[in-house]
Amino acid sequence: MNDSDNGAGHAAPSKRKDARRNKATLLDAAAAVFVTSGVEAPVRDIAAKAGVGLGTIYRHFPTRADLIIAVYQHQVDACAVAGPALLETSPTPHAALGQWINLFVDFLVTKHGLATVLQSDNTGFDTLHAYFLDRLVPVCTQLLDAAAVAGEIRSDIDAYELMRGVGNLCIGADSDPRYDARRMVELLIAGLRRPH
Amino acid sequence: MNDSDNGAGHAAPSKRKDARRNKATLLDAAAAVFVTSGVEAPVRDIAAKAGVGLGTIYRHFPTRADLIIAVYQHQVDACAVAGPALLETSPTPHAALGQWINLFVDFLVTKHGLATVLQSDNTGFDTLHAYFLDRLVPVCTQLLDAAAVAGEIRSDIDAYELMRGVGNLCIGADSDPRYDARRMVELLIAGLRRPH
DNA sequence: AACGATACGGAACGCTGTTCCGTTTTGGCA
DNA sequence: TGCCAAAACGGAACAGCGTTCCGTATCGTT
Repeated sequence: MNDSDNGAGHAAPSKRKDARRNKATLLDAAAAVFVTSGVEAPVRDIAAKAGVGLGTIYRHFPTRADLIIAVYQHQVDACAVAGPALLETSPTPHAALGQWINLFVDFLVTKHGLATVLQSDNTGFDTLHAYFLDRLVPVCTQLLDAAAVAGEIRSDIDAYELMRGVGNLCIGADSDPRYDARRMVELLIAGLRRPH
Repeated sequence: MNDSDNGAGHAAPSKRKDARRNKATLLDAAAAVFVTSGVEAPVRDIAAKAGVGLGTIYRHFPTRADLIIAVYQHQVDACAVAGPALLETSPTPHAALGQWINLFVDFLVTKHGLATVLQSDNTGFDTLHAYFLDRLVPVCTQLLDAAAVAGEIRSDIDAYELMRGVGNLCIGADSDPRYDARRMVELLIAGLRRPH
């Protein structure tokens, strides 16, 4: 879907050699900075870490959100793919749903501040918001439907709403030892169960 | 506990007349701006609305968080007071807990962006965070304990954690018609119930 | 080797919250 | 009443953010 980038071998020349090299460097630098300083790290820090000017960063990634997307794209896709797989390997749809949500929560909690920036209503993060939603909501819907059909959970829950709720619960999960987002999400999922 | 301020009549002179007048004007202006533009409105907007300089705002309220606290103090206190009252008038502790949480959620959802800024880990909002916690966590603990003793809910839930979770769920509740924070909180509270 | 297209670096812009200080207002005291 | 230090005011200035813009350097093709 994107230019540049390839699994192995030689492929997909965007345009110029140095441009491709810089994009890769930028992605590595961003990933490194995100780990140490969180996703809210200043763009300048990433540019510095990559040894690159600000202009370069903004040519490759029109907004900071696009950079974040690029860095985590693979992991989001992996999460999306895991959904149907869990549905087949799990004993019940509800178990699959639970495990999949855990996957999602682990992902969010692991990246400092990702959940925060994800729910931020500041303009400019629309694309980030949208990417996560486009990729994951369909999967969640599938899991939710399966569990509803099996009669395990209430059937009046919207996948978008649930994902948003789970995402919200993950905000500030790091940087506060007293708050365990996983437990709260567990509670939320427990609340999903059909009343008897 | 504060200077200025009084219920009725003449009282509690902070120091100078104009100072007290400006503080009141500022509180009114802030409340008005918060309603129209949300709690994240720029300090300058509030200063302009009050017809006051930036210095004045920062003398009365050392940080923006302090201004927010001052504006909503009464309502937070009212919420805190409502806890014990509900415990007496409700049929069961669990019902009281549910109603009290509803009160809290209504409060958060009503003020645009309050929940967001409340969970923000940006330095400078520590005082805001702390005020809400100091005031409401004890109340929530009381309700939680009562419900746990009555055997209605799990007893391994911490009040701080629950409040934080509820607060998180309220983020972005306005500005997104597809997301109903109240319903998610309802789910969370349902998940609290003792299994079987 | 030369040259047009492409990409680069970083100064500059507009927006935040906050600080600082010269100026104005106030209210007790001669 | 008039004076004047103390208190409060206003807003320019600072630091830090994301983003834009453009002169300059590099690339790869002719």
